[in-house]
Amino acid sequence: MVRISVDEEDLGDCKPGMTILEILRKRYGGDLKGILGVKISSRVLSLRDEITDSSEITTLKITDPEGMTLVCDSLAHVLARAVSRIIPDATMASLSSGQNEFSYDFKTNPITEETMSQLQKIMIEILKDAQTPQIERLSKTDLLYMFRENAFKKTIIEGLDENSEDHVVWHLGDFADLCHGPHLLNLREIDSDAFELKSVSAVHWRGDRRNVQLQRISGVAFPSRKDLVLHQKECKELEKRDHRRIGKDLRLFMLEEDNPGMPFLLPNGMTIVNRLVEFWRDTHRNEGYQEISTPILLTKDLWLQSGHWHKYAENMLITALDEREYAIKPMNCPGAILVYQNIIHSYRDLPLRYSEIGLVHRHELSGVISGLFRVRAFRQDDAHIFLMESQIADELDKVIRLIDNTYRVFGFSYVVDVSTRPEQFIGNVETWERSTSILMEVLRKRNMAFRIKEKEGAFYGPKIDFHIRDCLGRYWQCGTIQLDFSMPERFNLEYLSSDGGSRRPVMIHRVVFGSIERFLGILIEHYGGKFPLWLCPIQIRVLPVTDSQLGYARTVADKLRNLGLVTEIDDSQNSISKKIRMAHKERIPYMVIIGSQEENESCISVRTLDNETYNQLSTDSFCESVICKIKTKTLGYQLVI
RNA sequence: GCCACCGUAGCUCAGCCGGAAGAGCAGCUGACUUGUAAUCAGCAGGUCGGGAGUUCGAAUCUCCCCGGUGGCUCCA
Repeated sequence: MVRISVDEEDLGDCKPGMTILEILRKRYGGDLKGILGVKISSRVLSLRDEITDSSEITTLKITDPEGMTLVCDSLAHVLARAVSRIIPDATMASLSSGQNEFSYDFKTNPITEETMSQLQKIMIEILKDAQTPQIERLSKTDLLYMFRENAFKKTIIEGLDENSEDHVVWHLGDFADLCHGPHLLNLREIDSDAFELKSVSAVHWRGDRRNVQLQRISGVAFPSRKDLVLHQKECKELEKRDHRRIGKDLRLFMLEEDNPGMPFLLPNGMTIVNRLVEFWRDTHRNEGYQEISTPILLTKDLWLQSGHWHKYAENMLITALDEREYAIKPMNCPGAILVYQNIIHSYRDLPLRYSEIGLVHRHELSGVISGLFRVRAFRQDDAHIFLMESQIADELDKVIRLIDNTYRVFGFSYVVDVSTRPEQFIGNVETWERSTSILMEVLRKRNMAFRIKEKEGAFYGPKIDFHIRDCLGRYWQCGTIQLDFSMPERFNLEYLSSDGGSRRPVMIHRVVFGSIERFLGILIEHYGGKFPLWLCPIQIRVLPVTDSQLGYARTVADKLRNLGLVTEIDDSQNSISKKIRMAHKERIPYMVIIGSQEENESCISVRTLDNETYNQLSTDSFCESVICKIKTKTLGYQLVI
């Protein structure tokens, strides 16, 4: 006998081998509507599964995340069923499902969007028809026989253990599919108005480019129509915040058809970049960095020595100069190394921190470039630190603190990954293990949680990656800290130790923003164009109500400018309402309204971008509050008067 | 690089089963002098992404190229 509880109610002893369905009936009677599956510990099971051990069972409803995974799994099968109806020669390959998404890959001719909407209609019909899928448990041999004509399914089945119960056959009428479960008992549990087919794309079998090309249809699903509508609204919100949209509207940068992947920064965008870089210079100077600048074009010999010519050739842009081959730098490290080699270093110089805002170019595939997020030319806020092995832990701690302090200023939280030794690596295993454990030890000492990404380190060393979380909950990789024992080796870097002997330094490569262009893109979306005051290209606009206040308005504007505040004056013939509307659209944080009343009383009225108004304010107290905000890099526009 | 979709005025878009290129906003000119998210009128603005083809005639149909969007893969 096994002891079973369901939803925290003890059912006492049950016979092993009972199905979950039977057990649930003991608890809830015949009406199990709304129960999609169950969870035992963290394992999700179907109602048809059998119980062999004592268990605490939790039922899963459509509102539970795990409940939705069951729905998505079924929707993938239903999609396959729909495809089999209108594209009979499509071969089902593999499916995947998550909490709110599902997809199925097929070997077939390209699928158009028209077909997609047709498929969606058929799926709805199938769901409304609400047949109960039948599950058939077969041996591996029988599965292989059943799917003998489907090479993809055969490959999947061949990969199964001999006695695996992981895969079953999912029947819906005369349609049969391989299912790894757990699955829904009844399609009636799915709201046919709460899913949507989203996109079709070309993928390769098992993600390997050498394999055949498949068509992937993917969709999203939610517990109810209401949730789907909410999701659609969120997508619209994302669209509104799209940095490409806002970048165009606010004239921050431009993208030009004949130079794809090469963003042009416009005056407004450059203002923001300059403020970011000024901030970056301040913090780095305080941390003992020395800024350098290395050429964009460097000789082939250097790239041969660094290993880039072999390891990174595909992404490098090659050119020639005076019959010698050169490459446009895709990374800044070799340049920094040449600077290190320029003079002999003593152990007293270390850690030696060279920082560089380096413009790099990479030949990214045309299909991946996108806005500022993925480009072919970008600035990195790079630094290369040369140090002794004994200094690694302290230096890492410093770099982490610098990164943490920087992200804090923008209101970003972040998560951290440690990537370990990859299959292809250089150096010796012992050094790798030691340095990897140093990375983890430093994080632990700081009480920082981290995920471990096995075998994802750079070929020359392990690394810590920082993924910042924006206000919409999306993560972006920005900062990275990489330990490198390889480049110093390749370039025979040395320093003189206290005993007069030559030693090899270690290198740390690190960025905080990552790519300045990408970081700008993230900031645009994070703030929706409403940047913190210290970053705003235009901080204040003075709006006279009529022309007769122009004189006083100019006096006020001059005063603000003299205090270093970026101030414009709207001397157009527009109505005050229109002027306000324009300023809002241009995301100007402060609108200083000047009418006859303000002029007579020698004061100003202020309206913020967040629609707060401050009337009859003295110019001085406004300035004081704004300047303080800029100095402290405060977020938000609320004035403290 | 691969698949689908898209490309018309500076911006947002209409026109597209072939038959004289349109609107709103922005711009310019003028009038209005306005109190917290669009004052009114006029003017100007386009090799319809590029090239080839079909046709008496192509923004519209076909093919090739370029670029963009969403995915795949890759990454800062």
